[in-house]
Amino acid sequence: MCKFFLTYANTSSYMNNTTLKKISEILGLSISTISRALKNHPDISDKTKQRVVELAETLDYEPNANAINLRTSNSKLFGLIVPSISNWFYNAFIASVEEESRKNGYSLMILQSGDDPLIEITNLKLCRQNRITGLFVCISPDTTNIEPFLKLKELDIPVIFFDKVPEINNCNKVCVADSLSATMAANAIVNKKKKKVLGIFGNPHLLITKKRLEAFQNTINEKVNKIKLITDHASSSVEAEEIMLRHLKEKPDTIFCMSDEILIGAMKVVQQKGLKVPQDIAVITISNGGAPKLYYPEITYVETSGHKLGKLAFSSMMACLGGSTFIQELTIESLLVEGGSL
Amino acid sequence: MCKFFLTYANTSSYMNNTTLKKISEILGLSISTISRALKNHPDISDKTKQRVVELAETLDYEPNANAINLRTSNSKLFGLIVPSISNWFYNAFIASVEEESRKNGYSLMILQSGDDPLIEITNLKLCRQNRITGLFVCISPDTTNIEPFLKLKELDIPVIFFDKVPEINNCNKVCVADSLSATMAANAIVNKKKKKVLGIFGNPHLLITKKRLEAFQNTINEKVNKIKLITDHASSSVEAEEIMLRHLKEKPDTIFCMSDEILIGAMKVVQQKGLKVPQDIAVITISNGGAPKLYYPEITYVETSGHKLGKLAFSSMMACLGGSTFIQELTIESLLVEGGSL
DNA sequence: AACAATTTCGCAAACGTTTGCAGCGAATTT
DNA sequence: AAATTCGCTGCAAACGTTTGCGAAATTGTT
Repeated sequence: MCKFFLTYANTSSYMNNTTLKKISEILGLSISTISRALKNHPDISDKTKQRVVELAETLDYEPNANAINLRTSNSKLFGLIVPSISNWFYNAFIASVEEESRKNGYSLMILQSGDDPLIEITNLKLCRQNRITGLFVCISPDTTNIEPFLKLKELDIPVIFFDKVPEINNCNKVCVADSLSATMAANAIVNKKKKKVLGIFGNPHLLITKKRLEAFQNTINEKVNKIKLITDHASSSVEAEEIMLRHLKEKPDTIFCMSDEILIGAMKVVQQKGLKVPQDIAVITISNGGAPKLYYPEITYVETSGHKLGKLAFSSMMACLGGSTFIQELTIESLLVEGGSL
Repeated sequence: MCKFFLTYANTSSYMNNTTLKKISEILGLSISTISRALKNHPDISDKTKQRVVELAETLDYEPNANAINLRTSNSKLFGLIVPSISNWFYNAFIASVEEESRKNGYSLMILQSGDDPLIEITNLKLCRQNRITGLFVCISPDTTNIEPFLKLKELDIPVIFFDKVPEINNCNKVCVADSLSATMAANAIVNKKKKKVLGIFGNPHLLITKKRLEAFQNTINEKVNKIKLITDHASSSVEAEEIMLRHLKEKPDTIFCMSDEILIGAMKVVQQKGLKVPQDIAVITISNGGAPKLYYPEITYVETSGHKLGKLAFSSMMACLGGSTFIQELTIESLLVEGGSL
């Protein structure tokens, strides 16, 4: 045995990875015995187990995930495709899914598409090549063809769409309550007896924008005490800034922002003009909670929690893996978080 | 052939993944021929190639990455371990590394440790089990034992430490210019003839804090026109807020923030007190560029670019893979970006 | 027509694991 | 003493690829 050990010590610079075979040769046992010993199989005696585990540790054995996946065809790996990880909401979502995955013995392959449908497809291929067990995906705004994603279902790979979901029906989706959260924000404004609201919304051809705009408008307009509502669209923080500057002449008493990005643009103008919040102008937004806390007073917001959405997406995934063929379209509830801005 | 095709079409619900073997049986060719045809090997005739590629496409063939990695023992996969992805700087770093990786045919396994050394070790194991080709790692503040990371080098797996790097010498590191960037900020302050500076620094036992504090102090103090310097430490945004409030009585004319987190805390107090920047108080920070753009006027900052650091880390990685055994400790240059806050 | 050269392809081993099955020695039962 | 059990371990196939080598089929050369 000592001889064997020396031999392997010498060749360690060439064969740099410990394998079951290597351990088996040193110990004079078969590969299968080593494999079973390491996973505490009842067939193997305690003496043997101890010897094996000990050597495995000193040799710093790490099982080869590729071999295991190949053999068992169960990768215990989820794919997660997102337009960008540089985003508070997605950050929270990812952290949440990752935590759950880790706790349940899965790992996570995070891929970002940079809003490029081509990269998105590349990422999808990568997921398939790595034989993922399931996929979480938030499609980019420019993605028109979701066929490739649906194809995974034929391969028995569950797909959970989150946040930006396709408009078709036969797929699992988890979303924030787009309409409801806008309604809640509108109600908060109404309750505060505001008179003139500037609502800044996002890219007008996104589904999320349409939903929020419609719900917001309806809620504001259904009130008897007529509130004047000005709406406009901004696709970026800078555009939101311009819109704020343009509409400030009309003296709104309240600003509603559909997203963090828009809030940030709007708040730059608030600072620039030296406006007091909420005395000169009230502000309310829809957010995961990161951006509103940047300001003083903290901005009142309707929370759409990436963290909660992650939990929901994960449990939906587990349900699919558990054999549920029930297609679900889930929504997390929203919550009004009071800052001092309204 | 038609018979074969039907057979496979029927069993498609069971055997849900196309393999080389499947294609070979349908086409009546050997597995090796299929393999070669798909990678455009010169041994295979154009006719055959065409037939193979065509069928592979209709059958939606995707190579099994696990099998390939097992066979070739070249995973073309980098690991990236970071305390948290919820961070502008790391976001930029990751995006940069990911882009380069994709362009060079590598994929990236992103893992976050949540500043927990135990999860960090778990993540490291995951990387090893997946037989990564190389590792980018930013150690968490509480990590004391970097042995496990260094062990990778014995396995011929390059390790590039970035941002938070260990203090030992025999490892590859890429960093932002901690001392230099603090010096640049200090010089900018001196040039503006400021008289009384409040410097808010991070967690005092982090190397980065020590370096920045020392450089900042030295630069401020070496000037003949004595500048009064107050320094304090904050480990979070909220602490920075408290410190600001506490020291505001001493009427500093300038605030220096060591990081985004601290800037955000400080700026909340600026907003709270209705201070005009830069008239009432000047502000300068060190940042990747995200946070300074949240405010009006935009905050003047010394840029430490996550994007550039990513590029540097990647090229350092490629150098290692290219066979360079030269241990390098690289630093990206900083850059003063003028906002209107100083 | 015979031979060489070239094109085209298949065989089989290997990568590192898991796992059903069988083997074997010893202890217990009949 | 033979048969049965039980505890421990090994054999061998399989997962899906890649690739060196050899063989067959085709072409070109005399």
